Amino acid sequence: MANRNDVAKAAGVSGATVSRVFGNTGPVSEQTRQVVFKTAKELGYSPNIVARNFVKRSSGNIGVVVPMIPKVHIFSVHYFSELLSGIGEALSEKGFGLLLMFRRMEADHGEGFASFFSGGRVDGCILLGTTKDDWPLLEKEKHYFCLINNYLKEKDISFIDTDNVYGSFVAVSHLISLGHTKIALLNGPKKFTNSIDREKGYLNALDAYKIPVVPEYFYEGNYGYKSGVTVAEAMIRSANMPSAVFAANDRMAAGLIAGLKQKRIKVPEDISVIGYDDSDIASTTVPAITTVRIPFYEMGYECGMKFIELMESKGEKKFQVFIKPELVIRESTKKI
Amino acid sequence: MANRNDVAKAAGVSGATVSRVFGNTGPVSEQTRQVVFKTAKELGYSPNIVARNFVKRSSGNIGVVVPMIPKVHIFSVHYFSELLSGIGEALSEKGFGLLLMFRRMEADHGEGFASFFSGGRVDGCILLGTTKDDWPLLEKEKHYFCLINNYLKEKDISFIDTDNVYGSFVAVSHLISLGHTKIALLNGPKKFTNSIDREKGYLNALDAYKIPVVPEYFYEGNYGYKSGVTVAEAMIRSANMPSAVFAANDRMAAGLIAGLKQKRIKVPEDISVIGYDDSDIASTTVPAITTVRIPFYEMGYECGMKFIELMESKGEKKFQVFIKPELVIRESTKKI
DNA sequence: CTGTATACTGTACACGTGTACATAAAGGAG
DNA sequence: CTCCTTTATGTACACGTGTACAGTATACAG
Repeated sequence: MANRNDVAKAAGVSGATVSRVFGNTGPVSEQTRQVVFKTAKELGYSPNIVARNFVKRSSGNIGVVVPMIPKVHIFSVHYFSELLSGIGEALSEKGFGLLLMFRRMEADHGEGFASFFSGGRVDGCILLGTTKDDWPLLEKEKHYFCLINNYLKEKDISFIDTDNVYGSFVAVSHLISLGHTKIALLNGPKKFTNSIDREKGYLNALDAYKIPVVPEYFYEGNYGYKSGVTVAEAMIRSANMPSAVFAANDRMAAGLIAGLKQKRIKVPEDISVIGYDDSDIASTTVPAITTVRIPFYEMGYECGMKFIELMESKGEKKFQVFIKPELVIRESTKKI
Repeated sequence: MANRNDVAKAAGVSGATVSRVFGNTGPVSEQTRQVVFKTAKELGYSPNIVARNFVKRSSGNIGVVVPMIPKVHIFSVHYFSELLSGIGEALSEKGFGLLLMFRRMEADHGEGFASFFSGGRVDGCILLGTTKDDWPLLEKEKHYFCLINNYLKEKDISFIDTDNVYGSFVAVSHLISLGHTKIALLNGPKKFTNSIDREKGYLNALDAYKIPVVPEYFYEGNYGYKSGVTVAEAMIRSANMPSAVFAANDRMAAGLIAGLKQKRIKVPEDISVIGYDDSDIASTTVPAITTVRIPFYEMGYECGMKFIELMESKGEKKFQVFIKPELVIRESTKKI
């Protein structure tokens, strides 16, 4: 491979001038620029990015840290894949590399996130799938990073997240506006901020319309399809059947609907179900699922852009963004 | 940040010894090793990966090149997300970084893949979503690369792919074994090798059972859900309705089933439908879709492993692997 | 004892780039 | 003319690491 000095010699200039041409830094006469480009092309030269990063003390890469959970194919989870697409688009536009990093959840705790930054492999990290357990580790972290689809309001940490309290409020309000009062909540694990907020929105809506809270109406799944099916069975056996269910994501909603259907309980005729996320599954099942649309792709894109701004401003331009989700009415909810 | 020489000075050894300790290269006495590690820990030192890559002339990263198509969120496509998960797992185990690279399909043709390799950003590339148009570019490419979910048998190119001719043969044979003879093909665009092979398998099966080929039975979609719905409408209007359809992927199959249902044609009572891929959608729709399971995750994993072997053997250990898919019988197919 | 192999460690340099600084030429103001 | 500013270019060095080579100490065979 030709290097800078080969080009310099062939073009009859100094190495520094070649650097200036390719780095677009400092004054270079138009004539010299042309000659350098021409010579470089002939020699098949392009600047060595690793060397450039080495001397500039940056890698040009941004790490995207995703959790690696045994047996779960992370990118088949709707929101991970959409976020990644959005982040990828943004970084690609800005000329940054996207280094995908996997965080093994089994034995990772204690050391924290330091290993992702060490050695200058990346200039900063966008963290996906963090939980409350990670908060203490994040406080100490001094490299550039931000959260996506999670938040840490109290601290000086950048993030972009959905307003899940609001989204859940809208969802449950929709059910109430259809005449429902016996409304169950099918939530995910409480270790996720998301789950906590969705419960909050659910409770806010009940409160706003003076509907009493019924303890038996609280069900918990794991955000997977099967857990929805399981809950359907439990629900049917219960003494106090709700007339509507707010599920904390579409996969559980779909599982719930399938489980109910198996026992001859029809949605929406016998029971209304509303989901969350507006993933593919919501629009392709029968009945199509009424849900709350979260623009994950756009969130990812905005996160990428804002994170680059954060780094380029040397940490000055922090951001804390909540995005308002939007109700999408389909066929799984019905007036009582 | 502390560097090698800081540690060396503090530990009372030379920089080279520190390198030997961290690089695990050359003989170092156990005592010295301990001292160096201890000192490094105290100073918070870890080797600068960029500098190491610079001098070793490698980046430690492997590029995964995915097509970027306007308005399509690539990782929401089942097989991309599964492949990526598998590749990620393999590279992560082997200590390689996974640099995600986007190939803009609009104006990319001509220059080829050179830009992905230039500057030493990656040591090699795994190419996803290549088409027949790319073949001429690939022949010239002299860097390390391999294909996944596509192949180029004639050439000296490494790849890992599914045996789609076989898979389609199995799918159509299943329909035939259920008594069907009026079998339509809902295929994807012909620019993909996959599509061509699936048609080949379809034809092979008809031929094996002496079933005549009917031109009106050939439908083409774009592998999306909506195109399945559209084809359903066309199919209903046609004079010659098939009794079974082999769809080249699950999304189109699901769209087809939904489109037929809208017009009061029931699956599988009135018409059998078989899909391909065994994506999420196949097991969560009603009826659950009979399909051909492709182990995309495992393919991705194996591809990552074999590609690393290829690079570490300096191109010696080429691989050309075809994986046999497997029939998964569900509810969308029925004896005639 | 000597000679030789082995284990360990230090010295010195290369890798390809960005850039601070020096230098030179040119142009304009006075 | 001189002096100063601006533009264009070259020189020289630093960045942090791997490693070839040389050197030293130790062990062991003869």
